Amino acid sequence: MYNLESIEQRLAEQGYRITPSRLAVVEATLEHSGHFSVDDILGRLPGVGRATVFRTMKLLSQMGILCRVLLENGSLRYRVSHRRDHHHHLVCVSCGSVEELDACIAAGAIDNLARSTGYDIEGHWLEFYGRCGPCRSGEA
Amino acid sequence: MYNLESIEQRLAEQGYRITPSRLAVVEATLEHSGHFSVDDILGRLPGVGRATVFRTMKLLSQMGILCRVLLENGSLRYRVSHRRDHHHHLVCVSCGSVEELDACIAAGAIDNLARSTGYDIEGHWLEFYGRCGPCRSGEA
DNA sequence: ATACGTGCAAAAATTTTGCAAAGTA
DNA sequence: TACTTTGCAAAATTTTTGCACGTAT
Repeated sequence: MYNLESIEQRLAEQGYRITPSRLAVVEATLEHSGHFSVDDILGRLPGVGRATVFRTMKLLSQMGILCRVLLENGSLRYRVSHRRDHHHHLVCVSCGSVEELDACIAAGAIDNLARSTGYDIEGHWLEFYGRCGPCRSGEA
Repeated sequence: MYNLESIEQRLAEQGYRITPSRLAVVEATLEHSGHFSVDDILGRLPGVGRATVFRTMKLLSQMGILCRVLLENGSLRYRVSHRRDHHHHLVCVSCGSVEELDACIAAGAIDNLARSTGYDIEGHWLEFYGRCGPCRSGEA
């Protein structure tokens, strides 16, 4: 799990400066257990400029600290990612929490798919949607 | 496969009027073998207003004639869909053509996933990306 | 001193909305 | 006639860009 310090360290390792704005954005993202939009972060940081939030979130994404989550309606959100390798998400449509799934169920099917379609398959995007245990029991 | 007439008929069946603008939008979408954006359609129809194109494409989506395709970079496109039931896409990153895949490889994994996560899984989004046969052979 | 990073404001890009005018049944 | 649809323009979103000013090395 990330904390402020470990991210500071990674920024430094990769030659990026550690600045108050960046730390503020990082802190704000770490407060979210699920997914969030750029606007969610912006709203929590009145002193930080729009552009800085966009730039910082792009930077964190490139570093693998954030990753994008596709919602069912097609809009894109971010989430703090604890896995740098290939993974998928299971998003709770009720509370917005996100599970990271290590097993890639698409991997096994790709060879067959390549054979039957004649495509060379280079990638895929997969998200699952549902209700988490707490949300299921908390509601009638 | 759709043609202009079959879509006219479905519009009529569902109580929508058949108008020149709508037919123009339908024709423009049918010309695309792969995916396209609202702007692609707008650009081909100088006489038709922005709002009308947006409204018509939303309407066609609700009717199941168009469906949305997620590109690797996260942007959403449309495509003419010939399957009204659950399916996925295999998108050629080179020429933009799209195969519709009838087999849902996610289906088998969902029970296991539900058991291991405690989620009630209600849906998923899956897109594949690759290069189609013609694009593979046409390029060095 | 030199590079990098920031905030602001303006610009772009994308989608939605209000409404009077036009079209359709 | 009564209702739907259109085009336009304005508004609302969302993201990017330019740039002068600040900050770290």
